[in-house]
Amino acid sequence: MAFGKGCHLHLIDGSAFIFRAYHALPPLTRKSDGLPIGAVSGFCNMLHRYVEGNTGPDAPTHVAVIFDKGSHTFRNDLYDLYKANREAMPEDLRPQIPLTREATIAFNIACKEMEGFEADDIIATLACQARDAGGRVTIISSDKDLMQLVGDGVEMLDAMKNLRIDRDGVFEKFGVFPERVVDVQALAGDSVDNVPGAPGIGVKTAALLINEYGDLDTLLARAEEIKQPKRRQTLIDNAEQIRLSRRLVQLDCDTPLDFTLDDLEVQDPVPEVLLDFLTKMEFRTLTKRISDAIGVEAPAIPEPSVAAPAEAEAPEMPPMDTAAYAAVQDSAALQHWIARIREVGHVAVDTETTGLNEMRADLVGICLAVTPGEACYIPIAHRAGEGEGLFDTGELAAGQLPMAEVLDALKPVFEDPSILKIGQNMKYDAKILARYGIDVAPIDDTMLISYAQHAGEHGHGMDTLSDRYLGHAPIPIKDLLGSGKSMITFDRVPIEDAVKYAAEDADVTLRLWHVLKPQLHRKKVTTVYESLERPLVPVLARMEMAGIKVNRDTLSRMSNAFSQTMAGLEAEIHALAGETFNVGSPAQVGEILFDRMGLEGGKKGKTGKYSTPADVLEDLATEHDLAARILDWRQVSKLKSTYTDALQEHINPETGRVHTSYSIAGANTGRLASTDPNLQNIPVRTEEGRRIREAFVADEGKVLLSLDYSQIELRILAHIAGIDALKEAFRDGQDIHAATASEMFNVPLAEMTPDVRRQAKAINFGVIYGISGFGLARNLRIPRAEAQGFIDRYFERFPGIRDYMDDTVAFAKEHGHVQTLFGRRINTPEINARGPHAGFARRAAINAPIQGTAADVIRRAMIRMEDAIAGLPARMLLQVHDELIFEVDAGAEDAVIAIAREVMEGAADPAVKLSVPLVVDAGKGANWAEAH
DNA sequence: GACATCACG
DNA sequence: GACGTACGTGATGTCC
Repeated sequence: MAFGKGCHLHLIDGSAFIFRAYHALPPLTRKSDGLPIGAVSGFCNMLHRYVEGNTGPDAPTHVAVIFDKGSHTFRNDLYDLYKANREAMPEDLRPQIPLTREATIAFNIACKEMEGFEADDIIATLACQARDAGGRVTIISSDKDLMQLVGDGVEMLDAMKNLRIDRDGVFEKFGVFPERVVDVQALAGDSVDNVPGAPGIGVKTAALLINEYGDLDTLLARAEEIKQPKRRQTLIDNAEQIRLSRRLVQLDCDTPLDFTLDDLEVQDPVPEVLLDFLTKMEFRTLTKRISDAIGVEAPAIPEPSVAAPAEAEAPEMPPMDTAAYAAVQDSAALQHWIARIREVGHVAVDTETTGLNEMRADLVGICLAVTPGEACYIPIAHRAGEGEGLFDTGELAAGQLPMAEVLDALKPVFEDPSILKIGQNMKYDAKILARYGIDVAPIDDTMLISYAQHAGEHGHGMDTLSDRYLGHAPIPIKDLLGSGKSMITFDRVPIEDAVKYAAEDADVTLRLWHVLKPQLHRKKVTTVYESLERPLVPVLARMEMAGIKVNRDTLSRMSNAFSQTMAGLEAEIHALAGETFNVGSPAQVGEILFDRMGLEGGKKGKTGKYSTPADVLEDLATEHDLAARILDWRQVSKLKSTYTDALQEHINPETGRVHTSYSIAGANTGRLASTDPNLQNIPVRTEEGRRIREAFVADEGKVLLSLDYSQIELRILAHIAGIDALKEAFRDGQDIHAATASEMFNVPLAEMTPDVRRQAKAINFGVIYGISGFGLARNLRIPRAEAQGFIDRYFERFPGIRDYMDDTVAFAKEHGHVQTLFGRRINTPEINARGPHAGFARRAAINAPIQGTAADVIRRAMIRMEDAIAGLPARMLLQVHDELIFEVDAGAEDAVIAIAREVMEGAADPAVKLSVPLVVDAGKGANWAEAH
C-alpha cells in the first residue's frame, strides 16, 4: 500500500526505549556467557507490549524504530560543545546497542538510522513526508525536542504514561504552540544537550517573551523595548548565541533518506525468526509468553552446564519439569517423602487452601520439595465433581489420604527443630497449619531472604523472584481457578491439575532458597535477616491470629448516623450548586466549582480533569459554603465507607474479632504494612474520626494498653546526624519542637508562642522527609522565600543535618543503597537518574535510614516482647509503626506497662548504643480511643 | 485497572 | 536558573 490519506505512521524513538529499558532494569546477564542483556530484555518487553497494544481502528499502517548513529552530526559543526556534557555510555550498555537493532528486526519492524544524523531529524523528515502525503503520524517518545513537530495530524505518545500529546499538550509544556517551540527552546537552552540559550532565562520566561513579541526574530529585533533591565541586556548581549541555539534545536525535515515511507508498512513478525532471537538471548519468560500467544513452540533454551559465577554456591539444578511431580495418594508414598525430608534435613513447604484469608481458608493440600525438581503434592480435601464445571457433589474426590493421617504424619516433621521448613511467605502457611494444630518451626522464608537483600529493587512475590532468579514463569493460578465471578476455589481443581501447579510452587521456592540464601552474607544482611526478619514471622502470626475485638453495634450505629449526615449535606450541596451531581466524583466537583461557578484556583491534573484535593477546597471554603460542605461530606463519606461500613465486614464470625494481616516485605524501609483490613490508618486526628476507635474494645475483664515511642524519628535523626543541641533537648526531656523554635528564632522557651512552635514542628518533620522550600511553603501556607529562609536558618543552626543529607545522598550514589543503624539495606536504584525522578530518589534516600531505623527498633521490641511478658496475662495485638497495642487482664495493666516500656525503650541495645534516650508513652482504657 | 482522594505514622 | 517537590503506606469510589 502506497503511503497516503488514511495511513497512520508510528515513529518510535529507539534511543529513548533503550535508555528507559536500561535504567528500569537491574544489570541482568545472559546465563550461558554473562553477556549483559538487561537493556535488550527491557527493550524487547517494551516492543512486545507496544505490538500487543496495536489493535483496533487506531492501529498503525506503517511503523519504524529510529535510532541515533554516530556521535558527530551537523550540529557539532555548528557548535562544537553540542551534547559535550553527555556522560559516556555505561560500559555494560554499549554491547547491547547492536542487539536492540537485531531485536527490532526480529519483531519485523523497520529499523532505521543514518550516519551523521540524529534520530530526531529522521523522525522529523518522516513526519513531514507523511503529513504532506495526507497521513497521520504518532511519534512514540517523551522527548520534548520532538514537540515542535506536533500539529496537522502529528501527535506524540508517551508510551510509559500512555499519554497523547497534541497541540494543547505542547502548550501546557512550553507555554507556546508547536510552531514557536524552537523559539522558546532557543531562549531557555537545554542543559542536557548543552544548548546554551540565554543565561538566566528558563522556559517560563521564554514563553512569556515569545507570547508578548510574537516570535524570536521580532523579540530580538525589539529587545530594546523590554522593561526589565537585566532581561533586556541578556537578550541584547546574547543575540548571536540565541540564534545559534535555535539552529541547534531546530529539527531538519530534509534529511536525505535512502528509503521511503512505503518501506515502513506494518508486517507481522515471523514466529520462527522472533522466537529464535529471543531464545538466543535466553529470555525465558518473554519467549514463553510470545510462543504461547502465537501458538508456536520455541526452541529450547540450553541450560548452562556450569553454574554462573554469581550462583556458584547454588547446586546445579535440573530444568523445570512439571510432569515430574508426584501425587501422594497412599500411605507408602507419604512415608517415602517423609523419609526423604529426614535424609535431606530441610524441605520447601507450600499449602493450598480455599482462599487468601488465613483465618477462614481451609486446607486443601500440601506440597513438599526436597531437592530441585524433586517435589510432590499431597491432596487432602479436593472435592468430587461432575462434568466440565465440576459440579459439586459435596463429597471428597477419590485418591486422597485421610486428612488426619497426613497431618499426624507431617506434624513431627514440621515441628522437628532439626528440620528447616522453607516457604515463600511462610507466615501464611504457618497460620493455616496452626489452625490444624501444627506449629511449624524452624522456618526460612524466601520472600524475606529476598527482601533483606533487594528492598527497593523489586517486589518479592514468587512470580517476580522466579522470573528474575530462575528465569522461569510459574503456572499462573488463574489458569486453574479462573478469575472474576466464575472463579472456583482450589478444592474444585482436579487433582491431576493441582499436582503440577502446587508442586511447582514448592519446587520454585526451594530453588529460590538455593539461589538467594547464599547471597545473604555477600550483601552483608545475614544479621538483618536473622535478627529482624525471620524471628518476626511467628510473632506476627500470633498477633494476627489473636485479632482485636470490634464492637459491631457501635460501628453500625455510627454508619446510620453518617448516612443521615451525608443525605443532609448532599441536599445542601445540591441546593448551593443549583443542580444535582455526584458529590463523590472529583471530576464533577471540579466542574461545578471551577467551570459553572467560575471560582479561581482550578488546576487540571494529567488526565485533564480539575484537581480538588482537600487543601484546595480548604482555601475556597473560607469564602464559599459549597466548598466547605463538600469537605464535610467527604470526611463523613470516608469514615463511613472505609471504616464504619468496611470494618463490620472484617469481623470474623467465629472469633468476633478483626484479624489484620501484616506484610513484612511490603514497605521498602522496613516498616510493616497492614492489610485486610488496614488497622494502621484508623482515624485519630479529628474528633469525629477518633470515635471510631471506641469500637475497638478489650474483651470482657480485660483492658487495652497503648504504648508509643515519643518522637522516635527525630531522636534517631539527632543521633545519626550528631546534633548536640537536639540531643541535649531530648536528654533534658524538653518539648523538642519548642526547643527547635527557640534555637532557630532566638526566642526563650518561656516566651514561645504556639504559632512559632508549629512552624518549627513543620520544619522538624520536613527535615526527616528531605525538606524543600516549596514543600515547607505549601505545608505552612507561607511564601516560598520565607520558607526557604527558615530552612537556611535551620541548617545554619544545625549544620550537622545538612552534612547528614549530603553524606547520605553521596553514599547512595556510590553504593546504590543506604542503610539503617542496624544494617538494613534499602536499595536506591533511581538515585543516579536524571529528571524529576532524581528528586524523589534523593528525598527517599534521606528518609530511609531514619524511618528504617525506627522500624528496626520496634521490630526488635516486638521480637523480645513475647518472652518478656510471658508470665503476665497479656498479649500483643497490633503495631502501628511506633505504637504497640496490648490486651491485658484488668489489674495487670501497670505491671505490663512497666515491662513493655522497658523492652521498648531498650530495644536498640545492645546492638546500637543510641546517644539519645528512647521514651515511651503509655495509656490504658476499655477501648482504643481511651488507651491512646 | 488507572486515577484521585484521604486515612495513618 | 529552572525543574518539580515533602517520606512511607492501603482502601475506597469514579470512570473508562
